[in-house]
Amino acid sequence: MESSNPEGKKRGTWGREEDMLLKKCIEIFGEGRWHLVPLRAGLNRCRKSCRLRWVNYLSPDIKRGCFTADEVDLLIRLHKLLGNKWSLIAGRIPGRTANDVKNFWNTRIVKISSSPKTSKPVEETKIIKPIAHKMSKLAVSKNKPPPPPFNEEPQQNSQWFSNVLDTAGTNKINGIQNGSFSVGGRNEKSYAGDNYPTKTDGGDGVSEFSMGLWKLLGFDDV
DNA sequence: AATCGAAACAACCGCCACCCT
DNA sequence: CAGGGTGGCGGTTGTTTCGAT
Repeated sequence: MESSNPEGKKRGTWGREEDMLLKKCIEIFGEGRWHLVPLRAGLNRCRKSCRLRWVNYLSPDIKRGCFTADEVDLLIRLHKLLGNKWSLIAGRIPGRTANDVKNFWNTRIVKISSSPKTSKPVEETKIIKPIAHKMSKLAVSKNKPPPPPFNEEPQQNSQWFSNVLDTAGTNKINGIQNGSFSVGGRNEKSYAGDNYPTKTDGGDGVSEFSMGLWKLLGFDDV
């Protein structure tokens, strides 16, 4: 059923025509300036609706289909670490959106973990909430790195390397070579420009944060 | 084939933080 | 420093699809 909000903006499911207009608009003007998008695209939708549709559905970077076992494993680890910080979690699972991750968690994982067969005693876990986008935005805008809580370098031949890099040194998650372990997807931009936590970005302090993140994810001999 | 409930997916809402003036 | 505008997030609700009966 089609409806509209009090401002007369259309709501509900997007149609093919609307998708096309939005896509075209983003291709021409790029992402951002969402308040201008409805006008530019000729859409009777609110800015939030346009942004959400692009971010969660139309963006070419989005990976559709079932979560792989690796992704599920990573999701569980990240959730254990970060709690319901869906955007942060999605940022570490390339091609997945915060909405995807959230939906997946709420519809599958919660169910699995609450089923009597598979449920394990709930461990007391300390949820770390770095509020990374805030932190890193500050780091970028004020040219000041966030406090680097961790600083160990991964050892060659460690479990971490075998989990993240293949024998040729290619990152199994993002396909980047030369030992880079940036696992950031398109959401990276939201947090700190294009290079938030990467090993190779060097010098801005956030790479150490990433090291600690991976360590906390259970790659113990990092 | 029809109906119903559950599961999965898509979209909206309210809030908050940041940026700019 | 204050206030308005904007972007982005998490929670929640609505809609669609699927499977069982």
